[in-house]
Amino acid sequence: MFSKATEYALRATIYIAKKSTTEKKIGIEEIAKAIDSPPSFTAKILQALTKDNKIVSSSRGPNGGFFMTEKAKRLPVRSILLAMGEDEVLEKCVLGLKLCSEVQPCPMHAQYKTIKQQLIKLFVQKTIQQLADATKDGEVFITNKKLVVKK
Amino acid sequence: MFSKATEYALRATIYIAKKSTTEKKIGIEEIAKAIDSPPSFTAKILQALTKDNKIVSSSRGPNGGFFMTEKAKRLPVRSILLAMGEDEVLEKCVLGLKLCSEVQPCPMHAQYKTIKQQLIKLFVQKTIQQLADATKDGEVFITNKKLVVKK
DNA sequence: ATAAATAAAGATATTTTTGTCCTTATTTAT
DNA sequence: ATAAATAAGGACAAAAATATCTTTATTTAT
Repeated sequence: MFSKATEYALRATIYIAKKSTTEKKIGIEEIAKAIDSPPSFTAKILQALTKDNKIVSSSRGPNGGFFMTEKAKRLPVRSILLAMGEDEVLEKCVLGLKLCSEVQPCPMHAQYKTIKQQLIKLFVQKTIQQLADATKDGEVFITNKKLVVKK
Repeated sequence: MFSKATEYALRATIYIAKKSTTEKKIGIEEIAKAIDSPPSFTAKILQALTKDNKIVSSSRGPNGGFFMTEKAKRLPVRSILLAMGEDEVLEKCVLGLKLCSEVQPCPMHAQYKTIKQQLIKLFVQKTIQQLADATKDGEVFITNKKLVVKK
């Protein structure tokens, strides 16, 4: 559905929202390890999300790293897609037709529309914070490492 | 959602299903023009769909071209995704986690699952024929050309 | 038999995506 | 002031996706 870059952006943001406060910042190494992504590439992506401090904030130097303000954590997940320039995925015609619309629908338009609406609703209603909180319970995960089941 | 290649595959297949019979074959130029796709690239894609005559059939020489058997037209749209090696899109984790599952769900898993199920259902239940038939009514389209509204 | 029309196959080119690495700027602690 | 730790920025590299072009094989009509 999304590009690798956007997948990393989503996972990284959730991780930062979960682990950071304005006081406590998280380094790129830790982030990349936690979400199983290439560190340098992930750094590039976070740079983009840090533009204008829109979603992620950062500071350099010792004890520097990435963090999110409480306000940013309350942003809808969709804002990550927008920042990554991949919001279009949620809107576009499943057959790739530029002019597909109510006026000139493709043969999948009517049925696909209802699914798209749910997708958009999901990304608009869920906040980054909500996803981060879910991982705190230890019942949902953003790692690729296999869980060790407790006896 | 899908790659360009798969979008062209879907549109081309629908067009061939609509226009061809075992008797009447359609050339690549006509197909590419109708669905607004690059002819050579589209030819490559149809070559893949023609493998083992699974979805599309073809014959060379004068009056040759692409066509579909009635049986092939009754295939689910999903079979095109499978032939294009892009069926995974319908199954995979929205955050790109390899191990995301009921056992180890990502924070979007539960909500995204129901949407995925509808997507899969849509692609499994709709046949190529049904989409082609819809375009015959002239109420749905697979072209990128702007409709001219009749007075 | 020959020529023409067509898809198949293969080689190549271009663009985009993904990824790495090196240098620079900034901040902090000493 | 200096050294160390960090992100930012830019140049580069590799891989994948998209696209084109040329040659070959097949079929049909004459």
